[in-house]
Amino acid sequence: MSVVAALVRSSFLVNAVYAASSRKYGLTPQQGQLLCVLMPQPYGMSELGAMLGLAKSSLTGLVDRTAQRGLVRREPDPEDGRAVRIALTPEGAELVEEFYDETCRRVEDLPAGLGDDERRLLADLLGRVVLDNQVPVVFVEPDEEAAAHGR
Amino acid sequence: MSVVAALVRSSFLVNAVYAASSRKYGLTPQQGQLLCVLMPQPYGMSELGAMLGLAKSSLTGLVDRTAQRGLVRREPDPEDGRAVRIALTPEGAELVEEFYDETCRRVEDLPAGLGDDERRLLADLLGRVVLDNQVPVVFVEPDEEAAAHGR
DNA sequence: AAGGTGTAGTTCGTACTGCGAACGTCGCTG
DNA sequence: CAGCGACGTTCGCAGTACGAACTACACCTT
Repeated sequence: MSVVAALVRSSFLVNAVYAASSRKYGLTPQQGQLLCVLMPQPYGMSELGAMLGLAKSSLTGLVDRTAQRGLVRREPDPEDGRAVRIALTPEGAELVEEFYDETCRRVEDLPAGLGDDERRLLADLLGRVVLDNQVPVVFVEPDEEAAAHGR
Repeated sequence: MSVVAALVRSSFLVNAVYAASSRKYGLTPQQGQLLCVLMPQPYGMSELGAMLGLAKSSLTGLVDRTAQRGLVRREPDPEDGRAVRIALTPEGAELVEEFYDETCRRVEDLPAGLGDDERRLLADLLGRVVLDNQVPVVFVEPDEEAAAHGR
């Protein structure tokens, strides 16, 4: 299989898994992604837009709906009167932890046909592609999730 | 980087590239995907639903909009009076060829930081994940596109 | 201090996505 | 030929995403 087809089709696969996992927790994939991004720390709307690749106006709606479900909160930025910081509420933090874990389990299972060495190799190669292309941290490392939860 | 984070983040990256490529040709990502699936041959609505992972009702709308743009056509199935075959129109075939090529070029560039051997390795590992998980052919191999075009 | 410029977010209107439920139509089987 | 099941469509609804226009505040220049 060509690199291109492999990348596109695996992306399709991961998306489907992500969507299924979201659905299990009553989230849309976008809301799930928003929550995941916010796991390490709060962000401003502009930062979120840049990370998620969304227009400002798209983000307003997404945050509105997620806030309406009580998962996220708009906090005034202490240093900038115009700005806002989007943070997880306690309920949001709790939910995203379950969602995140579930998603990890499901994605972890995708390369079940690969041996341990091969998985490490895949992680390394794909990780370099991610880093080379400066992909935003839309999904944190498992250990960081534990750290975020710990504090 | 963990396998999970690498898979999720690379998926995010590929999606963004796919969306940008679609946009360049005035397509939504979903319409682009529909056209790509139809490149090798026409399919019925049910088959498309299974391949794209969409509910029947979602597909009706997608096909409606894509047909309205003159890119696909509903043909009656000669063997089944209820069924319909969705096929590319000549304009659709022309457009998808450009879109497909553009997308290939862009995705091809993503692993630019990898050597030839590493790219082959990545393609092999990721290809196995795709095959093991029976991911539908939402994106054909480059040579198949040439073949489809040739006939 | 005053005014201009730019940034942060929101609002609004529009097109598209995706789902489930309910429905008509046709094929197949008993 | 009656009825069951598969093929698609319609409808209503919630969500996604964008650009343009707008408000409010920050910062810089004068």
